[in-house]
Amino acid sequence: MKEFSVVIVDDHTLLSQAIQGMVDNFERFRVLYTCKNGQELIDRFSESPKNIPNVVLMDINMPIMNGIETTAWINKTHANVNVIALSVEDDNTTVLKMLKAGAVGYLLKDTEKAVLEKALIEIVENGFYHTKSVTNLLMKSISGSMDEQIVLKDREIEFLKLACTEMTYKEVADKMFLSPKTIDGYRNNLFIKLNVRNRVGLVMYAIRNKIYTP
Amino acid sequence: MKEFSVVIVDDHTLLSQAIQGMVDNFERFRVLYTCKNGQELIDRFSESPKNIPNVVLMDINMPIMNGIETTAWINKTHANVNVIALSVEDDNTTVLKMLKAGAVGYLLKDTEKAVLEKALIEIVENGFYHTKSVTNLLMKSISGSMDEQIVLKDREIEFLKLACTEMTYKEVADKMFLSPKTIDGYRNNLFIKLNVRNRVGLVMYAIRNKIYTP
DNA sequence: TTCTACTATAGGAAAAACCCTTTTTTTTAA
DNA sequence: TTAAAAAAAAGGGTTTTTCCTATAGTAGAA
Repeated sequence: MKEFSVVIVDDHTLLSQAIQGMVDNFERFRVLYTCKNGQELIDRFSESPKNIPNVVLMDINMPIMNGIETTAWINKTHANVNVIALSVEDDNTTVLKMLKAGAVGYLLKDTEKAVLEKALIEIVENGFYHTKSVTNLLMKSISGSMDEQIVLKDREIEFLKLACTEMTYKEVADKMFLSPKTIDGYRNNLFIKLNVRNRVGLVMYAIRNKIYTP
Repeated sequence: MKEFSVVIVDDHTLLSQAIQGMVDNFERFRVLYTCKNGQELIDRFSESPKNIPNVVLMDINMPIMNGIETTAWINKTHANVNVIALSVEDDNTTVLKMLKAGAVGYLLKDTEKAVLEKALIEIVENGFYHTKSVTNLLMKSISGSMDEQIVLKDREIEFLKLACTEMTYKEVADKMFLSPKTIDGYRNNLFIKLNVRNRVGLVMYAIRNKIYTP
């Protein structure tokens, strides 16, 4: 039976080495090498055809060149290489971006060793592997809905950012050259739109959606 | 030569299993078991004296009971167990908190396999291991400066967390079984202590200092 | 042009948040 | 056990926030 080659991309050396040990222990897989970031992987790929593996295990959060960009690159230039995303994040948009970039599998870092092996085997045999949660997400995404995408206007975003500071709404109004009563309106609209009760709710929304960085 | 036992605490199963494989490969060390969080470790420790290892490899960011609390617990109840912090974070206050809680070593997750082994060996032989960067930090910290450490009481932290939700102070008072007037006091004290003007200030402080995770 | 939708704005009221001072209760330590 | 310190609570006032309803102004669609 053929042995499949795997490349691991993760900026946390300890983790990538540890996972390497794990994968090397799987019967049908062998780690070719590891990379610290996307750029390094591109360099290796370009260096020699011998460096092209069957599967890439790709962390998403990396400096220099992140998992999404790198996956997109692999998909464009080496379509026969299967990329599995490996991440601590399971926020919907990240997962979708990764899949859109061409990942054929998505694993959270808190999966079991056995699941990793299963995923690897399924990928080289069937071409894809998805946990139930990811599959569900895909279904939802395709079937349009995707929970009522909230659209914020520029001015609302500007207001949200200022609401995350210690300014009173009166001060915010001054800064935005608007009447405090208008600010009142912005606030109330957002309360309804974002389904929150008070200013803390606005702040949390802004932070969780990266509108404001604490 | 005696073999030393190690326990790994990390909520990312894949990582803890991978690190387990790594540690099991070190000549003088053997993994006793792994835990998904601090609570689980406490349960195991309490279960049987056989579950007490020589060294604990502890992740800092965990749900339920985080690395700092857990380390403090170990240090209080099982002083002969050496805790090594294992983290992606290298922000100064986190490192210091961990050391203060009694960790005898601090490793970033992007260290080399060989460094982990070296750290383990030094710890069982000398009782501590610190990279240069941590040592420097310690020096600075001891030499006084270290910007006026704000000390928060348990009850204040509890309050801060609740202030980050959409609850009104009245509701917070209920939840903490205190009078709203007492909550009034907590709020005002914290305004002075943390040098903020209003609730948004409290929320930002809590988030920036990892008291509350959005 | 007239309708419609959206933005900016007001008035008024109630609730929540904020602030300062003082008293009672509980804990700690000499 | 008693004094001091810390935690909890209250009184009472001001400001800010929240909520509801209603009205101009303005730009685009019918």
